Amino acid sequence: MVKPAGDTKALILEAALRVFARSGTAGARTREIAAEAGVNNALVHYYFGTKAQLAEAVFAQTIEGFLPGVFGVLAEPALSLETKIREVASRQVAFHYSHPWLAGYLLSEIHTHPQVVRALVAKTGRPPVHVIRDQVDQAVAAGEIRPISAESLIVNLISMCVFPSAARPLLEQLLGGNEGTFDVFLKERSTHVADFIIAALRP
Amino acid sequence: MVKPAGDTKALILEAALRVFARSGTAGARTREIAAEAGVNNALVHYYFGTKAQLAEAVFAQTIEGFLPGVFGVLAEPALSLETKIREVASRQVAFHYSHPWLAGYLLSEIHTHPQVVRALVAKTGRPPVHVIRDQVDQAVAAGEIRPISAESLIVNLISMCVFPSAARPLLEQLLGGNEGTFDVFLKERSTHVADFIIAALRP
DNA sequence: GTCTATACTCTGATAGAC
DNA sequence: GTCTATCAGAGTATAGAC
Repeated sequence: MVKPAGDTKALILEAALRVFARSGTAGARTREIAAEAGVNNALVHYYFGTKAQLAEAVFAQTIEGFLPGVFGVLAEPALSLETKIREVASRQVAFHYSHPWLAGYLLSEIHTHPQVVRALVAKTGRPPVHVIRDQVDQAVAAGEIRPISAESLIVNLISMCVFPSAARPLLEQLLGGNEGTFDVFLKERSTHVADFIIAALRP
Repeated sequence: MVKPAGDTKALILEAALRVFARSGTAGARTREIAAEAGVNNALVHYYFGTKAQLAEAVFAQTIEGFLPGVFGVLAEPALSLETKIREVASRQVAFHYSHPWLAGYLLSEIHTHPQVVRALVAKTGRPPVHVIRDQVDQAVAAGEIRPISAESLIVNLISMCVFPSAARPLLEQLLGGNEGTFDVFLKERSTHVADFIIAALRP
């Protein structure tokens, strides 16, 4: 039982993500994807039709793999603002740390195929901005934090978590340091980002 | 005087940036670049040799177009930390606001061609991290700000300025809002990001 | 479902006239 | 320096056997 039957499609999908991520959708070759998956060239088209359709499937699956989780945390009524910030930061940093190429790939797809983004958001739904807004407003009214818009808070949080991974090859060079220095930097980001935001919100 | 002599090379370079930015290097076609520049197909190769060399020239020119400015501000000995933060935020936000496609393009190139990044950083030089570190350390010792590493401060600043532009097509959809809402959001970012960081640094 | 062989298009690159 | 014409190769996609 070298290849469990029925796994071919999944094999291709996983291989496609790796290849797309490192070469970009346009730069990737369907032959390379087939080779990486260990299957015949023709099977890529048998299962996914065209390269563009395969690319869409990969992109959609990837986004759906982490956006709903973030939205879920933000929407959770029982969690405090601080807990949410720490939880999202922790998840995002860990996720992009373990998939170093993903952020760059997603950002390039996002701006090359905006139509796909639109369709995807229609399916995935939007972040619970109003929940955060209510929570922020209450905390502001209670004098617990400085005023800030829910949108800015969310964008600041995501920016600081995702950007360092997306720009890693450049930042690594710019900041210098030895082998592994940037790894440590990224790992410490989770708590640093959360602490930084909490500090910024103090009244 | 429809076409000033000697401008052909520059025309191609400008057109190439636009085409590369919207299609990615791999997705762009040399014919399309020639058309966009209004010149003959063969001239692209006459002036730049291969597509890869053209791509490198475009990438290098773009990075060199704004990194040195940022480094210059950060290195300036006469400026306070707060002034530097406000100045960099202002410049970065304005720059990426007026070149909406650039951030996404650069990030995708960065992770598709890390070797080019290395060569470029060797030429451009590195940000004056030590200057910021000294400035931070002094301010911390004087009790003016909370402790933070120079690297984190710089990365936080750049992240919050650049990421929203890089992820614009996605954020625009996720945050909803009418036509133009996101434009306003981006324009206000400059002062918001600076204020946010200054607030986070309060002791 | 999987394979081989192949068709056909797109596109980077050049040769050579002007 | 600029143009036309064209080639050579790469790469997506499919037809059809097994």
